Amino acid sequence: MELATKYAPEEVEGKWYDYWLNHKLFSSKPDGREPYTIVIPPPNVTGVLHMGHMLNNTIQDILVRRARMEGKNACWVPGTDHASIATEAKVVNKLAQQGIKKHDLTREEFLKHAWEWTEEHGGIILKQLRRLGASCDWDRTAFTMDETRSESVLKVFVDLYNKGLIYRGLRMVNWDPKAQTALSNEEVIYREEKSKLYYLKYYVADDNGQATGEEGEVIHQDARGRYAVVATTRPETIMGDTAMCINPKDPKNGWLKGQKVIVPLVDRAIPVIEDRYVDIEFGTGCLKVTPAHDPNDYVLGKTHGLDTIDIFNANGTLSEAAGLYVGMDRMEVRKQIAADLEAAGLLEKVEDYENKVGYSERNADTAVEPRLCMQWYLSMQHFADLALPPVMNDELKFYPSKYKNIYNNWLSNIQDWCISRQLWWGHRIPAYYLTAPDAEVEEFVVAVTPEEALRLAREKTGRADLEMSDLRQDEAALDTWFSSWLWPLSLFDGINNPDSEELAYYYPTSDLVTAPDIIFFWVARMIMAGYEYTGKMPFKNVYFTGIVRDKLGRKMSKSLGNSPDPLDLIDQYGADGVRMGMMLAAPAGNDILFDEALCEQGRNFCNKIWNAFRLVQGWQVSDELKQPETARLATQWFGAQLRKSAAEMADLYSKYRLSEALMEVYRLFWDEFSSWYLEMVKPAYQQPVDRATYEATIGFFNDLLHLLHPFMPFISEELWQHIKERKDGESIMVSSQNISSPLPEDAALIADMERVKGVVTGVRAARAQKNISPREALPLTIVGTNEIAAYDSLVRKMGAVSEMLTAAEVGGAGYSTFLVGTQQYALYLGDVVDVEAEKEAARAELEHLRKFLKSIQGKLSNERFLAGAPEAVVAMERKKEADTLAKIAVLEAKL
RNA sequence: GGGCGCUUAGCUCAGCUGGUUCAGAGCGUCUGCCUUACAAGCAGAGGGUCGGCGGUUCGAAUCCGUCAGCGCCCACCA
Repeated sequence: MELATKYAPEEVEGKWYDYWLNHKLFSSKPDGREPYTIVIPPPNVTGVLHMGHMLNNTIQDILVRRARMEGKNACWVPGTDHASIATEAKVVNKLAQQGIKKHDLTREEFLKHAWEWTEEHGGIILKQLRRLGASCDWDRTAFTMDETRSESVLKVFVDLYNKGLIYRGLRMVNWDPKAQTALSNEEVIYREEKSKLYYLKYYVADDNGQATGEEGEVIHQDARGRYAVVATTRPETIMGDTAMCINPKDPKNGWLKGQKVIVPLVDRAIPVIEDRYVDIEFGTGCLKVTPAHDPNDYVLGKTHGLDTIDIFNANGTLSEAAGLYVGMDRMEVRKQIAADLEAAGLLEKVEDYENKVGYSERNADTAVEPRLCMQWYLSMQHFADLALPPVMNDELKFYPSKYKNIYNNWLSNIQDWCISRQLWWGHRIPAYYLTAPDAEVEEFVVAVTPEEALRLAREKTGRADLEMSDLRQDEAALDTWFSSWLWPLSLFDGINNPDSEELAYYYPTSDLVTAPDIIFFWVARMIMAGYEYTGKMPFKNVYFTGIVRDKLGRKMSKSLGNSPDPLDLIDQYGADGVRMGMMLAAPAGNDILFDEALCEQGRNFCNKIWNAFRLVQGWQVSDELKQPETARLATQWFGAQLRKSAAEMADLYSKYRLSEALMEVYRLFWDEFSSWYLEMVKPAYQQPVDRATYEATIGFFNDLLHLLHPFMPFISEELWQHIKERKDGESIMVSSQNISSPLPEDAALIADMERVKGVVTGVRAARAQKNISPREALPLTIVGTNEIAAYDSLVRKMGAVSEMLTAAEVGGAGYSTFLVGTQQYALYLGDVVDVEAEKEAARAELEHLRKFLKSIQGKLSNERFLAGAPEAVVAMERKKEADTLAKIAVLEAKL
């Protein structure tokens, strides 16, 4: 069959992906083989594929395909995440476009819209992954909110509640005023921001106007009386002030002790309290205390028994309690109040200031508001104690290991996890109240089903007449991560059915591939859940990918427009080309600087492979022909080279150095196989090749395709199918390969061939320098004994050498000489050789060698070196000395 | 404010417990080639005193200290 001169991925990829699916080659069922399991980090159900997914899933597919080819029972489980807050935000936006407000709908109505949206947009991302070649067992596709997973979540909630690890608490939480929900600490991202520090005047109440104080005290006074100055970044919160605080040891503010001050604009008197928490050096040393709106102030308020005035509504506007600016947004109020304070003469000054402001991870433009409210929490110390040791002692390995430190740091300072969200899209908390919504003392039961809840409630109250309608289920949903932390368990139904065959077979899973930014959100918590529910780790190894950046090192983002569409890239370069482009840039753990040029390199490599195959496939095979010596030597050598590279790749795989493994096979194919081996065995134009060489070459090609397949699944399958007629259902994916371990004689073979290559390169370089056509055959003279005479036929073929001569020495004009090791070679090139230039080059080389010799001899004459260095090192130095002396002798003879 | 990591050719990176012929790879660069597998290619070449300084050692890109620059994680200074 004629093959086009260029590889056309679009004609190949869909065909083989369907073939793989139709023959169920990705599917896995427990059997007697060793399992190899990966659970996918579930992408957001309504998300679309971005470059981060490309990287992540390429790596997973490489690992899975490699394991499958090794004969393991490979199982890659795909699925999606309901992404509570992100998906709900999308649905809310969509409804808003139709003029519908979320809270005009009932919970049920809203959820109907959300499910519709999910069905419409859901799973697109999984379809897109197929374009990449992802060999997931699609029959296992799961969703964090499907029946099995939901049941698992509720069971775990009830179980942990019954164990006393889940509790309800009134705390200061991170509140997202846009989504109107609580967030966990991990969902808040702090950003350095330019802001202002406002200095406000708090006049002393009932002031007698005495401008006196102790020695050294600073007292502010004007016509209206004495006042204290408070520096704040949040003047809009003054309506919630219930105290001013000074440090008891602060001399300059001592005069304020026991006084009351008036909150500016508000005209409310508040006490001055003393607490060592206040930093004397910061601002004026006076702190306004707003217990409802700052975590530190909340603590102060508790300690000092202060009132709490909550001046904000859930959506970030000011509430009735504020008294002023009611209904205005907090950010607007900040501007307005600054102006009003200024106008009222209550603003002393404003300074530029840099501080960190917390933002919601999912609503990047919404500043988080600390808010006091009742939420559900999970006690984390117990889980930290379970999850820390196995990682620190490397039972469960992190690649790269630097993430152990970060993990350690987080777990050692663990805080309880706020797991409730004021959202509808998610798993509704299975708590059922018997009391009114804002009862002082809550009474509730926790159960997986309403029926069970009712039973418990009757039991608890002793009232057999309680009805379902007397119970009111908690309105909140659970944090998305409260379902994803069960993923490796729930995918094998390990929560509902702990004795399942699936769990026993696939769990613990093998490798987890994920981005480092979810190490706390997800990785750590899966480890916790894994140990809690099985006593075993959820996965043996974690491979942390880097973050995909553009070639200038910037994060890829929509607003910068620097993120290419993965599907466009695949259209342009082919899936294999893009996979290779990703991997070339991706050493484990380093951020990857993505450059489309790398995909181009990948595409070019596909083309190289394609054309190498075209060459071999086009050969006429003759059974009469005897194998030429060149081909015999070449096949011997390449076998050795192949074994060496395969062993090297195995080692790199074991260290998760996938980009290096790819580079190894890239060089093996391009340099060793194409540039050297194929040129060595290639018959003359339109001449047939002998059977033995042909078979060996096809064998090598087969082996190379196997090495390539995990990285480039499509082209390797296509060519493997071309090698010979295959039965329906056969695939390179599950075919056997037989590259053995390196043999004892391989090293010498490879070393010999390196010398041969050196000679050939020397001949070619001499020609190139002198502008002599590479086709013009020339005689080559070897000075002294030819140590690699066995390979002369190859030197002749590869270097276009007409004859090989030996001579005791070569002198005189017309010769261009070069050294390979300590052996000198000479090409007679006639007039084009500039004798003086040759001599000059030799002199420069000699100078180098003499310096080098001096340093070696320096070592060898050093008593302490001879005494201290290992014998092998000393022997090496002596060999270096001898070789250098030999080279020097050769060069000196030339002058 | 704590903790961690990085700094090796123009770019992106290897270089593991210090010693294997004056430091390696890929890409890019330069020179010459449309040589019937491949110009998405072939052949060849150039390119680094391993961030600065100091120390340990017979010997340091590799270990220690220090300075400088970059990056990441954590932390309630308004």
